[in-house]
Amino acid sequence: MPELPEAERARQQIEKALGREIVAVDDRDSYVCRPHAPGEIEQALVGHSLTKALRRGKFLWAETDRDGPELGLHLGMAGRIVIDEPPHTPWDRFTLHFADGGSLALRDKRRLGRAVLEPDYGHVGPDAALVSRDAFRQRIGRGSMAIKARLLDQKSISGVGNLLADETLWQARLHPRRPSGELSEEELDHLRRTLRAATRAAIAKGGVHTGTFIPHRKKGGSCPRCKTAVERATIGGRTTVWCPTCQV
DNA sequence: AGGTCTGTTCAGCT
DNA sequence: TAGCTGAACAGACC
Repeated sequence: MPELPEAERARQQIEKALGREIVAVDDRDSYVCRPHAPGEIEQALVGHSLTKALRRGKFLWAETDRDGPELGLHLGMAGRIVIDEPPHTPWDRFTLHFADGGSLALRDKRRLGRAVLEPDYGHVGPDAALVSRDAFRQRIGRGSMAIKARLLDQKSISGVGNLLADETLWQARLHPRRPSGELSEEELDHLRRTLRAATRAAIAKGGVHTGTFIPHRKKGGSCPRCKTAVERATIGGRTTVWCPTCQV
């Protein structure tokens, strides 16, 4: 499920854990906690509290008090953050236990989430809802990759998932296969405004599935604007759906 | 029953 | 250097 709107909701959940002393950590899932060995994250965090919950795109992290390490979290494709809920094994892949008896857990059936100390998010591009016009022109409007693939590249800008990319390109009337470096400045500026609006609308309404196009994205669907049957192909390694009439 | 799928990282290739 | 592909994770859904 998680795209940027779900990541923002997870960040707000983490805020509920701020200021609560960590007394134990379940970091035994060595895949989710890679490259850390079991016990490593626990040893680094016990005695500290989280002090701030931050997000860029879909990447989450928390600062800790008294020069403790940062804790990086990622929801993967199916993860969410649950606070003060009864434990749910085996789906709670990583858990902080607090002195007050409560907890923060990364609940993730598919095990694609991630918990890591001192995360290096240096490669993560600016947040899709915040990126400036000049940064967007420079980072998106280059290279030969399909614009759909470029939007999904978290190094270029962060937070755009497969559904949000299809919704945004449909709203902006851009064909997903257009080479990103061949878009005009006007097209790039329009795409950026559309992306920011679609992202903020998705956050406000509670998810990407609240978009205009996404409900028509299924097989046999048709464009909500012109009723043309939608087309489907793999672009940037992901299933892509678009309107062959509206999107050029 | 078998195929598909909303994310990221990494190896390996061109 | 840029860009592409497939593997890995494991359950939900059609």
